[in-house]
Amino acid sequence: MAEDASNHDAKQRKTLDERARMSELEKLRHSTAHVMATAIAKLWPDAQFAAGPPVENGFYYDVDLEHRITPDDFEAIEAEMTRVVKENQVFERAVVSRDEALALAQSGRLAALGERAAPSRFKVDLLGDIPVGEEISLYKNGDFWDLCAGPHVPRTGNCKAFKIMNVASAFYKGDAGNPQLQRVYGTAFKNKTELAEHLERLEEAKKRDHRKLGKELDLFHIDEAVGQGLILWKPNGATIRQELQTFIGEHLERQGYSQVFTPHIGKLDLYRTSGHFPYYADSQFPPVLEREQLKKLSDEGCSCGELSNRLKEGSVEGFLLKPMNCPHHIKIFQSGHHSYRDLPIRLAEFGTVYRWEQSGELGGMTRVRGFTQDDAHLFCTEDQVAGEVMGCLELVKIVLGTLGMSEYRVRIGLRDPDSTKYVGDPANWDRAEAALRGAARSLGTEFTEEAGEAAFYGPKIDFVVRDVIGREWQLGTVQVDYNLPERFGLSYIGSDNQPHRPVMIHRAPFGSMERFVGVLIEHFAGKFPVWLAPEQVRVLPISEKFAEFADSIAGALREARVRVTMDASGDKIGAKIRLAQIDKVPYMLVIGNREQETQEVSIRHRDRGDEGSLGVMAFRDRVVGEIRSRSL
RNA sequence: GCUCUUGUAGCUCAGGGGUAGAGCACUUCCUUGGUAAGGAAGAGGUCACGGGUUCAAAUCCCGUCAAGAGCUCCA
Repeated sequence: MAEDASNHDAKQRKTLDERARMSELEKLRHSTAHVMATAIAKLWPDAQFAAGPPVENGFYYDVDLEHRITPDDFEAIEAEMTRVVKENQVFERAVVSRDEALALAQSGRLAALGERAAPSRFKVDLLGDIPVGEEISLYKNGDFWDLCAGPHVPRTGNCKAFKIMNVASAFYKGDAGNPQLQRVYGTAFKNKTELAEHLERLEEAKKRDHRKLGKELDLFHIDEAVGQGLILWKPNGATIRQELQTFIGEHLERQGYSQVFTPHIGKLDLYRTSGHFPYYADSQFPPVLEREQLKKLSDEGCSCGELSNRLKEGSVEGFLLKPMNCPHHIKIFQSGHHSYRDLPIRLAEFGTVYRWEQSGELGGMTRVRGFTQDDAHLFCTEDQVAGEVMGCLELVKIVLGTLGMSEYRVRIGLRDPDSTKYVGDPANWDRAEAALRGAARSLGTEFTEEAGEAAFYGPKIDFVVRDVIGREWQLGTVQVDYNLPERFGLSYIGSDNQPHRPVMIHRAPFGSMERFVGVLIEHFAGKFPVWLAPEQVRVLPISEKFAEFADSIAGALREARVRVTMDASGDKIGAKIRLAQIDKVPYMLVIGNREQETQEVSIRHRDRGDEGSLGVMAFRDRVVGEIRSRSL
């Protein structure tokens, strides 16, 4: 698991050639990072700067500083930056020898406004990372000199639209063994208008954050008393999840899957066989011991460390909350003999798994400790692998297509050749990787190949989407596995009457229901299509006089299995509409005297507004049609 | 797990060493109104939890738990 540091650096470090290709906006942001460093150095001369690159939506500069920078300081920093910008200092490039650079760094002159008692220690270190023979350059704006390969905009006056966004912590060079620095994030644009637009977009993004909408729309709840990262699905959220499960269930039937149910725990030995325990013990909930065992151990005065050792070596038995569903499904497969004529066998289950994610990683529904995979395991012959993988990819495409999710990327996760965390024969890995590559090609979508992204038992194809904050999440996944069949000694009888090893495919089109729904909430900004909306129609009588007619309409819709409610409050129609809009109900039916006389309903759609009127049954048929077709 | 920030009513938040405030939501009453807020009254909180300082703590300090941002991690 240990990461090769040099390899990591090689990935991080840009060549001078790559740097030269920096876009105008990146240059501007990089230069603004220098302006910010200038301001921070002015305010706190003891500041020690590390790296300050442009990033996707702005830039940051890492700084080590006695003073803790808080949002209260932003105003002062920005004021100082504005001063530097007004002075319109030239970004002056100076090529120096390694010795000159080192001398300046030693005298504290780099990333500083003047010489200092302490050396510019990160710059000294960074100098050591510059390959021999590569040109070493400084950039100077006013008195602020920094070790920097550039490039930069001509003058500080070009940095006229910027804002400091937030401050967080980061390990020096991204290594948890290194000291933590304060990372000050900012953003910069060509002009104030573009900056304002960007800030506006951020505000919009905040509004569709699934954590906020989850509360507003009563979709889910996380309770301290239950535990971190454990999702309580409220009725509205449960409806959405149920619809999704029914939806995929229909396709599973079509594709010849069998539905199974398995318990949430299994014996430790099961996971010793699969390789989950003790190898991944740190990312699992601790084992559950049998009562008798526990008593015996406590009588013996067994220490924690010793218990841990005995669990590892297997002299103490216990149960594990399942971190994956595969071992249970494998045991179902193994409970009978199988002929090649039976294959492929496809076992599907909405299986809930538990993983001990680090507390700092948890958030909303996208990273949790208990989640339900729309899991399935396909047991097939070597010849069937390609076709089955295609079928799985097809399913993922149907899911994403039905929901109108086109903003995703496809990634083939390959093993990292330098890592030892993978199980199995390299030859099997090669075959599996080739199979996936072939399937991805015929998918007709662009894909990337990434080393080190494989599962421990095999390579995979992932569908990755972004949330509103720009973070990437793996949703759908298809994995080819030659290794677990080996570990469990699976077999089927071939046409030659000899036992053969089946190949396993793990796949989950949604990934996990929690993460998927979290992303889906943001995708739709809470405005779910009718088939998914927890409340599909709300009947709004204009006054109590029409309650009876309104009730009969609701009844007719309910009869057709439309999720309908009636707002029987004493509010005026304007208020009722407002509430229904806030609840993002797709259809509102306004019912008053006119409707009662004509036996029609006045339709108002959440987004399209007033849509005129229609007979009750005609409206019913229209809504039912939309639901059936799962239209967007 | 680490660093910083935060935790006050169901929700959004104000306040702040002298034992609690607003708006929305909720309950009741008045109003019976045609496409995004009619009016009135009422109810609702050990100010996350546990310690400490103080005559006095929701407020200051320490710890715990939880949330947010980032880093590290992610079968």
